[in-house]
Amino acid sequence: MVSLCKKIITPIARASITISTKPTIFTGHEVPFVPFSQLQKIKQLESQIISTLHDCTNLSQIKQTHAYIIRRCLHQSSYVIAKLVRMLSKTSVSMLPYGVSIFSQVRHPNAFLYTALIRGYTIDGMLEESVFVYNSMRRDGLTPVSFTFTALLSASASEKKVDLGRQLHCECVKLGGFEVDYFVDNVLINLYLKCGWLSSGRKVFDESPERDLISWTSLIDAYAKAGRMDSASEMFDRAPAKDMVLWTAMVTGFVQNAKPREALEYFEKMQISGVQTDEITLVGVINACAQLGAAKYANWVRDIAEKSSFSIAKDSHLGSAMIDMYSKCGCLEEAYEIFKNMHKKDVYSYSSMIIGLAYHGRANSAIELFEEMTKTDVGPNAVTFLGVLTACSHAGLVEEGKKFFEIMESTYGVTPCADHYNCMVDLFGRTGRLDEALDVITSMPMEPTAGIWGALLGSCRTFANPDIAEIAARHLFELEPVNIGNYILLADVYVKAERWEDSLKVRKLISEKGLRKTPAFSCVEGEKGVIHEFYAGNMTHPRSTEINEVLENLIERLKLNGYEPDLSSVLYDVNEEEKRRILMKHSEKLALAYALLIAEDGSAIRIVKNLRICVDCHLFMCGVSEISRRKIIVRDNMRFHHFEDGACSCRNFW
DNA sequence: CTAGGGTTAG
Repeated sequence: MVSLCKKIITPIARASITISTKPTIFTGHEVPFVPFSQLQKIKQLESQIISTLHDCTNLSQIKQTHAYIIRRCLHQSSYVIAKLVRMLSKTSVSMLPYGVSIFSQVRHPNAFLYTALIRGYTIDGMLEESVFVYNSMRRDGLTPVSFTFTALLSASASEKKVDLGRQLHCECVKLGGFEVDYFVDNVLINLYLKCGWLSSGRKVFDESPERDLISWTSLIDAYAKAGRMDSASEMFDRAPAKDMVLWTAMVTGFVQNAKPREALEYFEKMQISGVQTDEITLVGVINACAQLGAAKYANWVRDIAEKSSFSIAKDSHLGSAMIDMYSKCGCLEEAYEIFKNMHKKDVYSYSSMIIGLAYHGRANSAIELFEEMTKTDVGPNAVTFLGVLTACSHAGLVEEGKKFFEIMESTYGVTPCADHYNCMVDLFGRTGRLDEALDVITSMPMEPTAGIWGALLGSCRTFANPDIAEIAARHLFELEPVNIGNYILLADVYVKAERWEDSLKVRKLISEKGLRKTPAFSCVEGEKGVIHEFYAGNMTHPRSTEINEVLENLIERLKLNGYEPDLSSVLYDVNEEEKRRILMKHSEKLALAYALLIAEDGSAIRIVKNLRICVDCHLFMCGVSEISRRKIIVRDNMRFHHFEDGACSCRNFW
């Protein structure tokens, strides 16, 4: 290999462009002087080779054509070689060095050939190398073409190098030796949006004379990713045309902003307007269903996938999303079925499944699956270990958890991040080892997050430890001054420790700060895929009278079994009778009663709650699962609870 | 002939 290619392959320290002072305008391609008649023949041959190259689909075909090029003495033609290099960079990553070596044999590469190489590097995400080639090209006195800039700009966008991109764009405009087409504008819009410069991107978008559908989509997607769904919807309405990708961006946008109902609404509109859907659209829809936790919806999506003959078994995105959806809908068997049938299991499918098992309290299965995974060539990543550690903490497997935490870095090279420390705090905290949980926090190498202090505070409530709770609360009130949940937890700890006055003080603090409670609600699937939402204390459901009767009846029967309402779950300063009334109208109880009203024989009841299930409701569900001889599956914001024959799968580790 | 939408955790 010639020295130039070595130079190009070696990464340079910093990507920045150097501007050569006097660019020579260079057009045409390098061929030795030949009489006109022969030139005609060469041009013919060139076009013939290019069309052959165009039809190449694999490396051996390309190599054959390369041999032909050499036989016909056209290996110095930048025109032909540019196409060859381009084809190589398109073929696969490992072919780039081959392209580089061919490039370096051309004595006078022209702008097209340089650009082909630049594109080769940008496709492989080697931005610094491509900038290096760009600089070499300028040193050779060549003028870039429009496509040189679009390649470099789009690479800067995906690497989020906004400064480099702007520098390139400035040079592109300044140079102007060619027509700067609207396409450069579009790539610039994309650069700004990808780098989070929304207003700059919008400005170029507004001023650009030719905005096409792709730019509309980029803009709308950028708004969605920034959590600005109102702006996204507004632009969506204004978009002159709407294709599959644009619709999908909206569906996915709503999902990313935790608005699954709107996502499904848009999906429906999309279908009505006759736009096709593909796997990517469906992944969005699947995630919406996962958020809803509605089992009937899960089956509905699966039907769509199967009818559209999308391959759940082959597409990792689709399969993993579906595993996640089924486990979040409480259907672990279906999730496992999908997992089992996947042809090639990757880190996503394994992790989704491990996390699913963890949330359903199946710690041993999760660990087994992890061990099975380590025997394959699929390496675990940070998320996989989150799943494994979650499994341990939700099952009280302290020693196992400690072991996994140790080996994740030493054996698998995965450096623990704050979330992993969060799991460790949980692991110790849930089993009452609060001092050790606190030790984890004080010894961790990064700043503890609010979630970590929150986990500690939650454990302090379970084990009535006001001393450590106060430490956690102090940090939490600083980190999240308006999160009412933290104040409620602390007040709760004081109640458990029978320090009524302190509890009262915290509640005063809540009202002084004017914090309002997050309304608790629970959902249950009714007939025809209608999801019924129940808010705590709200009796506006059309069948409220019946719901009330069911609840009264259940309580009577449970009392015979020794159930006594756990009044400590009610923090308000009211009399016992009122506390009983409040408890009775907890959202998950209302949802349960409604579910019992409409449930078919023998079917399991699935409830999704936005907050953590309270102690009394947990007790209540246990009892109802026994007397009604029905499985009750509750998903709260922490995990799943499977109630069966009077016991819960969480074994009180929640 | 270049640019837009996707998977696991919290």
